[in-house]
Amino acid sequence: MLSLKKYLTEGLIQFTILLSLMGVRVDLDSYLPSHLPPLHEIILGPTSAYTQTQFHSLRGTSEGYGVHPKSVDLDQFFTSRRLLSRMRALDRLQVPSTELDAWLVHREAESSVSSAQTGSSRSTDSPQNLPSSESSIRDSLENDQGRGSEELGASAQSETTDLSKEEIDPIDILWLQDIDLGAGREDFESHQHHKDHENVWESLGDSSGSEDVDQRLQVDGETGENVPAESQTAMSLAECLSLLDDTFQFDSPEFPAPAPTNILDTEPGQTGLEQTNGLLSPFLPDIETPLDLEEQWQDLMSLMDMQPMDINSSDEDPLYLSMDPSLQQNEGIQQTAFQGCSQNMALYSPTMEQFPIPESPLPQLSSHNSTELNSTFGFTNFSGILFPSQQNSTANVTATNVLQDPLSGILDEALLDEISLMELALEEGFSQMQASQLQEELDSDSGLSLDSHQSPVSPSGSETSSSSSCSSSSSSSSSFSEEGAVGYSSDSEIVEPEESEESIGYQPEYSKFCRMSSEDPSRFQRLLYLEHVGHNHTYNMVPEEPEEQPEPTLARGNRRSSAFVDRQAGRDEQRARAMKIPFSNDKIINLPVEEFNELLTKYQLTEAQLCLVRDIRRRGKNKMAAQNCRKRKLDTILNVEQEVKRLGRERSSQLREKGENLRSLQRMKQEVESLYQEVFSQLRDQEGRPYSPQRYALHYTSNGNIVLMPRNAEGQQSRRSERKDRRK
DNA sequence: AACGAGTGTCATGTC
DNA sequence: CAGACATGACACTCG
Repeated sequence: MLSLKKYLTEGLIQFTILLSLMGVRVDLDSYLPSHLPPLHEIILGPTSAYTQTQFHSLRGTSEGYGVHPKSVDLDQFFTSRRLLSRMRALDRLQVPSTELDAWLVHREAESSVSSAQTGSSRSTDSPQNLPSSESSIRDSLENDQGRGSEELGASAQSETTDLSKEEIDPIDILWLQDIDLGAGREDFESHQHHKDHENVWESLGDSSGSEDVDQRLQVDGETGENVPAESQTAMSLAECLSLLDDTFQFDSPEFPAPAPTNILDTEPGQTGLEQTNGLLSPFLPDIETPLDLEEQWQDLMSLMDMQPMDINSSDEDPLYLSMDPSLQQNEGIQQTAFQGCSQNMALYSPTMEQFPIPESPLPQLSSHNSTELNSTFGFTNFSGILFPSQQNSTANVTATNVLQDPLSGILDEALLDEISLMELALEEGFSQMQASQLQEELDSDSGLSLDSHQSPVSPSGSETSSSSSCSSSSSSSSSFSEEGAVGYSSDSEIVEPEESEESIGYQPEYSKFCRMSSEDPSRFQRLLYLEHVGHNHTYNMVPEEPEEQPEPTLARGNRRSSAFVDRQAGRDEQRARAMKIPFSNDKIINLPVEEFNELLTKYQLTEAQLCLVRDIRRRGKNKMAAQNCRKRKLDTILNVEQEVKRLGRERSSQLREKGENLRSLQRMKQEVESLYQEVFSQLRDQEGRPYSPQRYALHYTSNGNIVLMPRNAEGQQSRRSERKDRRK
């Protein structure tokens, strides 16, 4: 229980540190998965830094650092740790540079078609199961691969293709590597499923007639793509719909979305796009804050069962060219997105060839090769977003102006810039933080990666192999070069058979710091001096040898920290020698308690000797414990550092995706607005006159129908209002 | 001389 | 309860 509590405590502390280091509040709750990416542990390996027990319970595990719970066999462990640290050093060097590349590449994908695609594809995934960037990138990859051949002939599509590829920035590729790939297939299958579904639509689209349209629209209703959107606005319109039943002239009662089709069917000659701009949109510019956009986007994503919008549909759609030339200035992603609407328009109106659009090559309406196109941009999908805002936004707008871009409010460049700036600011802020972290890492790497350091206390094989200064426990039981106070040991070294007289069948795998040896007699004097000068925390310290002043001529520069280590480590050796302890400190420290006691019983030791031996053992074990503790601290710091960077990358990725989604949403709104205007412009009353956009507005009902309602009746939802509607 | 890093040691707590 | 272990705190050396 304590271990668990300690683990949780450390986790909370680390999380707190992370949040504090992040500086900015991040809604990680909604983003972070509950588990860490496996790559984290794959790279870092299981660390002892998080737990205490884990460090000693690894023997026999698959990770297999093999630390004996009693005789701490740390050499292999730390050798492995050293290698892992080097790997981490490589990672530290690589990842930040990759991220820099990612910023440079990605920022320009403002108008990428795949942004909208990404936005739509996100909805097909189960967001909680699949990391956002992963899904988007996967979709991009799939789409990119899938349409490779098709785009060869379309020069204009190269832009979209490139843009799509731009989205596959290195950081997301790293994400892909960092994330379990298990979810990809589901995503792909879902994608394929939608493609199949789109094919059905396409086949339906080849036929003409209102019944076909009905079928298609029924299919649309069955997909459930419009369910939530309808529920917001059209539910209130259901009552109006019932009133309109007698006045509506729909051919079929179950006609889900008849208005556009009928418009096109009945009076093609009287319709014209010239009226499009003059329409009064029911969803005229509603000033929306980014938060609203975000909320609406989330609503959209949750409501719609959108499939990834394939960029194949971005072929130069003549219909698109004819729909609203003003939109042609949109590039890349906007084109594609609008074409999506255009396709839906074609689905609505298979008889659109009657539509007097000179630039519209009619055959392509039904035979368009945009098989990948889906119903993403169907009216149903946008009604929930757009129609609600139309209720109160059209009062005093004339029919001849301001309607060119009714959604200009939300599409305001300032808004987009604000979003982009905010995003960039956040990202750059983090990049700076990362840069500083990188610098700190580079600066402190030598200090952190002790394992890779050939420091005097390094347990590395190169050091331990220098047996000239450090003998094994078995080879020199009588030598003071043997220092068993340090717990680092190496399994790589051959465990020689224990033949010393003190060894009672115990073959510890311990080794020691090589420079712990202090065979130089001159050191003893300094040791004694140090022992005398320094504060003495030892218990029952045996009276030391007569102190001698250290040689004042000893050059301080020649001293090394290793010498201090040697002296520190050799003090007990010195004392043991002084007290004539008949066995090595190595054994004193590392033998299990049973064997240690047995060892003591084999020799008739004085009380002072026994005290010294016990103090040596206590200090030696505590020394190892302190070293392990410090190792754990370093590992914890490194892990926290890695986690901070990982979270920063995740945060940046999600911010980027958020911005893309917002832009995609705005584009879709704009496109739906255009479609609305066009449809409304085709409406004619019984006398063949167009409806006044100031007096009427199209509304979407819960059952998929589109009804024309007087604006004065919208708010009241009155059943008494008279309505006129014509199918076209 | 001050400072930080590294280390050893002690005291204390936990298991 | 003894032993092992972990860890904060302190002191020391060294660069």
